[in-house]
Amino acid sequence: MKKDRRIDKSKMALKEALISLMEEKEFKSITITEIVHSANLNRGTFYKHYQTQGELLNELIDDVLIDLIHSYREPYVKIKNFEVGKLSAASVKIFDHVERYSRFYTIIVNSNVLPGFQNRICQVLKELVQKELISPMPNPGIDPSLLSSYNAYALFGLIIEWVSGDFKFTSQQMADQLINILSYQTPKAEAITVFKEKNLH
Amino acid sequence: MKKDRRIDKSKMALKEALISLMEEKEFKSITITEIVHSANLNRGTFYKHYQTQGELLNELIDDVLIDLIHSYREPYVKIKNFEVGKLSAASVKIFDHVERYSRFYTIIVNSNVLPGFQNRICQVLKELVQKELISPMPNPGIDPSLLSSYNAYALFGLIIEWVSGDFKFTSQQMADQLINILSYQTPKAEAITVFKEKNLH
DNA sequence: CCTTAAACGTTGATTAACGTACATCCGAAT
DNA sequence: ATTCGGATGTACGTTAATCAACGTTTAAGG
Repeated sequence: MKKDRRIDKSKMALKEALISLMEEKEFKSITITEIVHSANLNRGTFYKHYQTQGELLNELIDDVLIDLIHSYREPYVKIKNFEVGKLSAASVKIFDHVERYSRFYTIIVNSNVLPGFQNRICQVLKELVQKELISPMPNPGIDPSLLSSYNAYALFGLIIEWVSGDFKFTSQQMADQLINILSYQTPKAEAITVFKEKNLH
Repeated sequence: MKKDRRIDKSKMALKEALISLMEEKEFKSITITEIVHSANLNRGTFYKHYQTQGELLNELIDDVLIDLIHSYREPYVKIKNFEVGKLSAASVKIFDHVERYSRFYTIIVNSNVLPGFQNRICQVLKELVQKELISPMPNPGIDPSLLSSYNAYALFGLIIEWVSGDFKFTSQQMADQLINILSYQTPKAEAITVFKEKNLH
């Protein structure tokens, strides 16, 4: 049985309205009346799906995180043969994701709402890095959990700077920058190559 | 009693879908299945409001013409005393209208569909010019009907060139161009000067 | 020719969204 | 302290849109 597309449309409209309103004013001051007016929906429609503004916001955040995870995993699911440089393909999907939700990320970065969101998204990034980028020959001197956290927050820092700078680069350029940073900072060039190749299955 | 906004939304989605499809292929080859898929609507919704693709297209054309008329009249409705100098304010609204429906006009211009539409829109323009721009002192040597037709098609030519050139100018620039053309082509410079000054007051 | 897939047009049952109304609640201005 | 306008939460009956399914028509290919 398929899902009723009316529900998706209404929810989308409500989230889009919330984003638009958050670009202009504090979340706390946004009323449900404003949201349904901006979404061009009846007030009862809001209460059919949510109780409060916060609930709507939470689902929006969930959407972002789910899309982030899907974006990260997308390159891995259909890769058959190995190609060097597929790390680029993987990371560019992340930046594509940020671009897709650019308005949301801009709100996050340029305001102090959602202080917990940054940690939350980094936690997701960390888990992704941990699961998908398991090193075949782990360095015995490095704790894997520390390493993935290190990489996750580093990537997040890249994103923050990109958003703050009002998306002056394309997502492809951002991916290239990431590759360059990784190459430059790692002393053993051949280790990088192995690292890249192993990522691809 | 207010109108049901679901109807408007569905019709809007269908028209938007039709425009998108007409940007890519011939109108004749567009199926209802494609339309409802692009509009993300159930196929029964289409048949609730229309019988054929042509009927949908006709209503879209009506929308454009109605918006054109409204755009043209908007500056006049709130003007109490009649001022000839409001031509600038009036004409910029026309170009705003074209910009609002830029995708539609681009389709019209860049394809051979709707050969009758150009005459139809010029007819509307002519009537508007005739009704709203009645000269206080008509030139006895000029037929009013001929004059309004002349002006209507001239304005349309301006629009065609604007659209063909991929909207290289702003609507305000287009309005200014129109004023300049009128000024240059009219022998009585002092009348024009008065004309212009009235616009700026 | 025949087959097959896609588009067509319609139907019936279900439900999400609608307009409207009402009784609160609350903050701000009087 | 009181008024008052806006927001809230809820409820009702109506209806547009939904999904699923159906038989038919059309057109392209074997």
